[in-house]
Amino acid sequence: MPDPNSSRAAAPRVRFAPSPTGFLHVGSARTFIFNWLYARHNHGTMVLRLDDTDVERNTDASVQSIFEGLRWLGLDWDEEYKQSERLDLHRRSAEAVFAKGLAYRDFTPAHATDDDHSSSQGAWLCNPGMRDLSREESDRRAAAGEPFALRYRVPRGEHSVLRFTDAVYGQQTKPADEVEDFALLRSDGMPTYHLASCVDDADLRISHIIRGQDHLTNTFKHLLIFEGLGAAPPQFAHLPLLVAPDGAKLSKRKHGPVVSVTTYRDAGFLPQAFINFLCLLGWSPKNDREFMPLDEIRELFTLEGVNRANAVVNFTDADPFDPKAVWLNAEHIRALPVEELSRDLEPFFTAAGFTPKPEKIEAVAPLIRERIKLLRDAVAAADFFFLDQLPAYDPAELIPKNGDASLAHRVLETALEVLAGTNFDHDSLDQALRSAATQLGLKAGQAFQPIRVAVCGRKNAPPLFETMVVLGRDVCLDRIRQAEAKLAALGANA
RNA sequence: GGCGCUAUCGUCUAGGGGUUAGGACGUGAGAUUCUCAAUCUUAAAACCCGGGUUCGAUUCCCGGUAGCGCUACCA
Repeated sequence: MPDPNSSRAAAPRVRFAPSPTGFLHVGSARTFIFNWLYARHNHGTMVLRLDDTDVERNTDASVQSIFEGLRWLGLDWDEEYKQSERLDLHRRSAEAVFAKGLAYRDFTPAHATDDDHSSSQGAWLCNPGMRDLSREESDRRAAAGEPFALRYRVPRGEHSVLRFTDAVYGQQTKPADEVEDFALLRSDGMPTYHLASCVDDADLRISHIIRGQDHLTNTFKHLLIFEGLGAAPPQFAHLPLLVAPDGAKLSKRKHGPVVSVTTYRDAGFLPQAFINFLCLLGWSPKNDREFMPLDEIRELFTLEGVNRANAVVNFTDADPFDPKAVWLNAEHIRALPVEELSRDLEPFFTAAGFTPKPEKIEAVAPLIRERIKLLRDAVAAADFFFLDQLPAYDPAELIPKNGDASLAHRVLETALEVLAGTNFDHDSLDQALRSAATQLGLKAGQAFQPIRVAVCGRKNAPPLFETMVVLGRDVCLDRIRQAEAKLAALGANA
């Protein structure tokens, strides 16, 4: 018999138990993260258990997708189980409950009661006649091969009250009389979610069940199962749900890929940013900290910081990502050492058809890190560094404000001369180009625009000198000459 | 229908019997800068409604309303 005091002090064992019926979605990811944080904060054990008892809906692809998502998050776990490999235990446990008289066979054909027995008046509690079937008749019909579901015999008329203290929602009570005789075994002999989940939680000695609030009312059934199993119930902590802007629970069917973890990954979220964002949905460190590295989150994480109201993930049709998630991602990108950022950027460049050398990416990364919010933005922000030939651009952009084509031409001519004889380092370029601007009687901004557009192919780009250093003299001179040609063509057409 | 949970700026949240109700994202304005970003300053923006308790409620209690969840031989 475990001593409640010592078990409180013992290292917690938590589990994440997804059912593989689709891709890993953000709500599940957050549940995983909260479990992980609790385990790691308290030096406990993290268990991953695939709740795959619903053979109809489980797919291999889904299992792969879940692992893929979890691997990307980069959070580890200590033990791994598959519910489908534990069916014997589930059935034996069901039999034990039945042997104690805490369950009974229900021979009502499946789906015979699933009309709207609940919508009329009051809740459905059990199928007539079945609960009170004599043991002899029950045995006889079972022996005759008649299919049955095994139902829990919920205490009736004893005024017994089920109660537990949720770490988030506090004291919860419910009269047993209001709980229906839920199924433990389906008529095909497969365990239901409730049974399998509780049997495994008991067997794996899970100490804290941290899961979505949609299970809050199911917990009373689970309490009954634990009791039937002769096991002490674990601590419960229910998490507020993640909902869409319309208030509806995030769903794969209704909201599509925006709820899939891989969508964030593919767009170029950093896992630590994604985790940071998800943590702030339904939990607060209560010290006004928002941008936090994983270590700090783990340090600060407690169940007391979890709140009770559902949290909206603020996406729209136009923008699938919550602006705060995007901002956090930008913050994390800026916090990354250049080498790491470069490594993270590489696959995005590759996917776009560029094959820059690592050194080149490391040279470019510092120039774009403050200009991108998602890793994939880097492709558009830095393409001109990797392209042999600049994409077509409007030659009119070469002409600075308050200037004309001939002014632009003069600037480019001067730049050509100056650059031919200047060292390609930041300070030399700075000095040379600024004094050239002064000689032309132009402000820096005016003088640099034609050069920037010539060299980058657009008006908005990273700082000019750094950019030119990375590009190198040959490329710069070549692109400026091409710009002059465009300018000439523009003049000829006019 | 029954049962349950929840309710602070547009969103995420802090707070709590007496506060200028705090922070962040986003939005507006300005500063800075070679453009864009980044950065800095700044503005607008909230306690669901009604009763109670109280000298005083946004905070505590009750009711309403709304949203969500559960009410399956899904998980």
